[in-house]
Amino acid sequence: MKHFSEISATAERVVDAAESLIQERGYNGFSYDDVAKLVGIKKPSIHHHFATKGELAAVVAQRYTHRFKESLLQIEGHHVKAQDRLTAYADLFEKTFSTNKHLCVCGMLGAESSSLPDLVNHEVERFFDVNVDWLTHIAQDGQRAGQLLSVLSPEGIAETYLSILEGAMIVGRGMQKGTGPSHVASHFLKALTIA
Amino acid sequence: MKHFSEISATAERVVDAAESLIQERGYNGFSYDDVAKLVGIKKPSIHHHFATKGELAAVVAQRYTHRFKESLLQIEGHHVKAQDRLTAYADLFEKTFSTNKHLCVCGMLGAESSSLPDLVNHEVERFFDVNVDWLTHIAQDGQRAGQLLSVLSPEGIAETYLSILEGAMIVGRGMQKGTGPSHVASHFLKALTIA
DNA sequence: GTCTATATCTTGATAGAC
DNA sequence: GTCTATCAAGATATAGAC
Repeated sequence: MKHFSEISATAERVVDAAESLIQERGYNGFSYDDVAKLVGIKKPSIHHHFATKGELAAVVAQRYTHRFKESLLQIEGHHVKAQDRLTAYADLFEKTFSTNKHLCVCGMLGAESSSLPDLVNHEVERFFDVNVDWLTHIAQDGQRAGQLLSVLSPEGIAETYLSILEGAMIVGRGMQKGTGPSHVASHFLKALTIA
Repeated sequence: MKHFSEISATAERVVDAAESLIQERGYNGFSYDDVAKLVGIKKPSIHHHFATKGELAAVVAQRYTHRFKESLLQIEGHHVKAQDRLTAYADLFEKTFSTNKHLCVCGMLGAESSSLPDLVNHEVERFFDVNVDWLTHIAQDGQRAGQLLSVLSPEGIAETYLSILEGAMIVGRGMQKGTGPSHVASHFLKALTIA
């Protein structure tokens, strides 16, 4: 498949538009014409850059995961304590959500997975694997350093924390008084922190 | 709007089919024809029972919330300890998810909320309000009885627990080795339980 | 690389017979 | 209540000129 780093400037604007539309309406909620209008070109020109909708969505997810990995590295470079790292991680989701209640690209696509091409589902799975692995690693370090309670396994912390963040965005969309991913995640972090 | 308790036997089968389709593919992922095929009648007959797709989805969510409330009452009648009640609550989500990775109706609709009629969004919001209120009440009782740690507020426990369950279904769909809502929720419960 | 034009299909919804 | 027939709109995708 195409790699996001090898595409033209226009194709990148197509990916930008598609990413935003997926975060707002989901894969089944946007069309090539929506993308075309956002980019300012005609529908068939989108097909020139991405032959199928599935391929376009796959590249969106691919780039999204890549950028996430960059952010994870940055967090490790800027923070040492597990709590600070996990808080900064939650801020990634909060920043996304604060833009018009945008969802995580792969949270949205994960929900829609049963009607997605395999190509897309594969990229979504990679995103979740990357995140669970990183969170597990961070939790393990934090426990070894005596910063996090060891009542849960590192894997347990990882899957719980990720689920909270993805879920809080859904719930926050569904209800008016939803408080957002960062706030909800802070509850869990509090329960895991040594007094 | 129509109330689910006042509809005919055929209309109920329509709601059954629509519910299942929403849980599998979402609002934007199914059509009147899909419903018609599941029920075994033709597309215009669906319109006879529900004039618009929005109305159909709203009744699905309305009935779903009603049944959820019945389950919540049952849980209160069958379990006394907060942990047992919260575990039984998680089992509701687990049971849904164990059917072909079906999502919570209102979790799916919540994710899609930006492309849904107001009528539907209103019902989805009611679902979340009902759940957060009930969980808050259960957590409060559990803390007063000394069964749950008081490091988090009852409201904090409620929004965290609901987010975990909704999120775990999304994540469980997106990755192969996802462990399901019940398992993930048990981690959080463990962290909240007095040793 | 972008365009006009078009093919083909599916969508939600309506009209009107039975 | 269900059907056949149909509509107008929108979907993904392709052909071919510029």
